[in-house]
Amino acid sequence: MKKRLKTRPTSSELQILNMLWILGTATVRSVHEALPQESRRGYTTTLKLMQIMVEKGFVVRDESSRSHVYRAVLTRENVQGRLVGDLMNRAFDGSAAKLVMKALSEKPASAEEVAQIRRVLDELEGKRGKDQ
Amino acid sequence: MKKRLKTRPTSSELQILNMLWILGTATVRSVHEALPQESRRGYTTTLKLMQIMVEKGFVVRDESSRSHVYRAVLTRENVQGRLVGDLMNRAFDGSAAKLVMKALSEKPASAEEVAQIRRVLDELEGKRGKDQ
DNA sequence: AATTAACTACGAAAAACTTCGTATATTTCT
DNA sequence: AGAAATATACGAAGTTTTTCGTAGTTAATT
Repeated sequence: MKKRLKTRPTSSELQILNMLWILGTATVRSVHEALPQESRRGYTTTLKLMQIMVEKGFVVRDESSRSHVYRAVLTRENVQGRLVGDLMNRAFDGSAAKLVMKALSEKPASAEEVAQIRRVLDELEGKRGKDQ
Repeated sequence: MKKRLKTRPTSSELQILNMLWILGTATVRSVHEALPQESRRGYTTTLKLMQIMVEKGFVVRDESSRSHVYRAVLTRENVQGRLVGDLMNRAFDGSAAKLVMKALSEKPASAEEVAQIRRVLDELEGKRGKDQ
């Protein structure tokens, strides 16, 4: 048996993880049906993907009932962090600020969101004032 | 001949584009040698990748001298936008704010950068006030 | 002039990812 | 019970990406 070990999910895998994070625990069937129509493939494709994700350690499954029940191992926040960190390094010289500004220009945030971001920035400065 | 047409560069392609954006125009040799040691493969690997990128339309080349001279077609800003937009959709429900906050938590920005981000937010709100 | 170095072209292997069909087993329905 | 529906396992084809070797050509060096 080949050992698949990756740190980051592929696009297809991420789609499935997105469903699992919403559903909590889920069977292949329920994940499959939760997928958006346009990107949904055959049932066995979803199955296979989820089996591979078990091998990769992205999900675990409970095999005690006939329909196995899957669950994501990593939190969404964790994976989001890896992905955004990866993009930061690959395309933005490792600069969060550059990435952030580009993101905002791609799709402007709403008024509330802007306020929320400002709070995050405030905190960042607060911390800096204290221990740096 | 198969027509390769993509909108987003792969990881390896992005590495090369990163060099081209720095160098402006460059030969395969100069790109190859500019690549960081640890990710550098054989010379013909770099060559092949750059040839494929011509097919995909990511770069153009001047063949008038023996050593062809390559140049990126898209600006770095353009590609950055696509990539960050893509990640936003695939992993952050299309929300710039969520992505932004996760980016900042992954790698905090410096004081200067925070100020810069604030200015961007100010502008965002300015625009909103006016035409919306 | 002959050898060596440096280029491009290109086939193709290797690896990773995506997709599906078929075999087989279990459960459910009539 | 027999048929139909629903599961998993898994091989394998189809794609895309990555990597490199070899052939052939041109330039540079001895």
